[in-house]
Amino acid sequence: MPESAKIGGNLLTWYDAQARVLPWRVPPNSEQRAEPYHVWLSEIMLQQTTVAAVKPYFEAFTRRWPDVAALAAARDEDVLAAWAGLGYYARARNLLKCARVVAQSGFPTDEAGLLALPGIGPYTAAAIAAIAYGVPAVVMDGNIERVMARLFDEREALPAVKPKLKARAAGLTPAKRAGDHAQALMDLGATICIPKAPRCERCPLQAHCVSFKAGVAAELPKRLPKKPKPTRQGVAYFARRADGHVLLETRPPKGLLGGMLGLVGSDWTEETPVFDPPFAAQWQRHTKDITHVFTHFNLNLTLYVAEIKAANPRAGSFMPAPAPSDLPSIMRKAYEAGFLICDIDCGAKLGQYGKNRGPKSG
DNA sequence: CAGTCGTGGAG
DNA sequence: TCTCCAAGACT
Repeated sequence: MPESAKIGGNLLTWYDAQARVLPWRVPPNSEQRAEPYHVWLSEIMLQQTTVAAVKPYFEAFTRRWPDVAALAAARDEDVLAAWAGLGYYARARNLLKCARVVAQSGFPTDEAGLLALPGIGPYTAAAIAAIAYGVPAVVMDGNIERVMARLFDEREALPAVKPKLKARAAGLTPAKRAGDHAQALMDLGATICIPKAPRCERCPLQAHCVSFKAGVAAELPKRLPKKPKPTRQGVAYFARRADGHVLLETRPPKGLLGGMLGLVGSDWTEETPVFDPPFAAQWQRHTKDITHVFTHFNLNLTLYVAEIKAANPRAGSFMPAPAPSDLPSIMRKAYEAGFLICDIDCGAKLGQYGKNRGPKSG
């Protein structure tokens, strides 16, 4: 028996006993196949996002939109509000685009067809093909890259070494149970072959692991040094009208937080922004600036607050107050701070918020 | 290829 | 407090 078959066998045996129970997953080696809609939705949500963060969103989405036709028929703003807090909002925009294609023709069952859909790249296409349709696709994500780098002691740095790692993974991919195989590798990477301090004592592949033998597993995979993260500054304006309406805008459909609700404010730059409110009023400066960490910059946001009877803003519009959970996290921070400054306990009494956007808990 | 694009949990 | 980084896609 070739080495690759032994590795695959050990892996599936381990998975049959140790597979994580997840809402979008069927038990290993089971007769039933996972719903393509559930596989697709979970895979999109899981892009660069932890399982723990995804779970409640997956439950909420599938409860509210039980199938792809229901999602395709949803209003854009409802889906974006439901996605708020999960990050990488282009995923939600592409999710809708994709749903509206798939609702007509159904999900493609092959990798190439899936790859052609919005928001589905090489990883997700392979994962859906393998998990939902049993296609022996070579699934490559961050977990599997790490497992391959360690198993075969590949010491060149990412991302240059990726093709080599994919070739290694291809050599392990079985013709049968391809979905279980891919999920087994990801579970192994998430629970045993973790980035720091890998639990090699409990690894079903230890006997085959070249980097373990060499004592360097924890140092792999190598990565290129990362660039320093700049700090940007910005100004945001929270305005509450006497009737309870608040000033918000829908951000431009592309770019940072594209399509999401947010406070009106300046651009975020490394230069100090000027105070330039959307209308003249008694603006009160928030004493404590709001900080937030994005992937490629830190943000320091200065919040100004005004309570007014009426105003004609140059940007955004007054609307019934949405639930804070309808806003992306940085905007939710500023929004909740605005209410607090207005001396309103917005955390405990969701009743203050309008019902127009179907407030979630939080 | 390298930059853009969020967020929060873990150590 | 700080660093790392998670089931990546798109330009």
